[in-house]
Amino acid sequence: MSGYKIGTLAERTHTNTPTIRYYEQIGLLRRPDRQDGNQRRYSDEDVGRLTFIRCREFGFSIEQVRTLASLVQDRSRSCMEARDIAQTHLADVRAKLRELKALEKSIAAFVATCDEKCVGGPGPDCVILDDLSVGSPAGPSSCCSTAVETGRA
Amino acid sequence: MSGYKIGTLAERTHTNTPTIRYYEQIGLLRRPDRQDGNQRRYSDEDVGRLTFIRCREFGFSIEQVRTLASLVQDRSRSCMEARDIAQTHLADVRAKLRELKALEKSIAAFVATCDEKCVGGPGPDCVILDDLSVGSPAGPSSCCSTAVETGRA
DNA sequence: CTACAAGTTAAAGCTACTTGAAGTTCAAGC
DNA sequence: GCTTGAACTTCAAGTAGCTTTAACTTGTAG
Repeated sequence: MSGYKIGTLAERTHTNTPTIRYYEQIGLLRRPDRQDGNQRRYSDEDVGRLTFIRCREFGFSIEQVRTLASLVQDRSRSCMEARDIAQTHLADVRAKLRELKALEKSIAAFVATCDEKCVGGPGPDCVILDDLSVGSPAGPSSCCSTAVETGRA
Repeated sequence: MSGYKIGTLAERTHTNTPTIRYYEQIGLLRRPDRQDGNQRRYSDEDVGRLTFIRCREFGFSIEQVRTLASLVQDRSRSCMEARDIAQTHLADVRAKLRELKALEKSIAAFVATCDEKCVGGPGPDCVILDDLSVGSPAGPSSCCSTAVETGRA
């Protein structure tokens, strides 16, 4: 009678039902009570917990989330530990952000070059494809070659 | 005698050797000639091709790279097709960039809140952990709850 | 000639889920 | 009470894009 079915929990937390069962399986969610017909029944606590777990969507790994969640449960450990995890993750996010910005720049440049040089010209004389091409290890100059230098290192 | 060994190719393209063999297996790289002792021998062309394939590092999927690579090989198709793939990918990258920025903001906020409110205070009274906590579906206000609203939708 | 580094294959492992098959239960309408 | 169809159940396999392992062979320096 009381409590949510798995579908309702899924809806409220924007999670797929198989994912919920998967989280239970790997021990990220507790095993919920079962109804007469063996169906899972969830409480508001579960909604809270699962909402928290959805931190994953923001790039925390399952293991990080597991740690964060255990910190929440085990108050004897410092909340500064949670801070540190977040701090580390913040650094990762910022690094990724930088890479992605470089990537954006080089793809945009590639598209721009295409627009300039290939205007309606499908043919075999396309400069861009030459630049991209396989057989020019001497000194290719656009797209990926550029991107490699811009984005990495 | 002539040509590079797999290790050399790996070095020149910043790829792991198993990855090269994997690419060969899935048909992204051609099967190279073999030396007497059955070892793979690569040419400069392979260096070029693999360098190109490393576009993957910039978020293109294997399938996208496969298409791009086939465009390079089959000149009868338009280079505008390559442009379009890049264009689509650019949109994806920009979307990801926005999400990531929102995420950065909320994690930074979380860390800042920790620094303010938990200064050296490990104990069970930590406010942050309450906010993060499982049992507060009423209206949690920091970290992931914030992140969920900021980053999504 | 003896090490040992680097190559070979095939198969399994990884993360974080998603998908499929095959069957059961619930809720509504008649 | 019965039927229908959505939603639930379990277990197993599939997905991407590699990485890792095992067990073996080949190449090269001293």
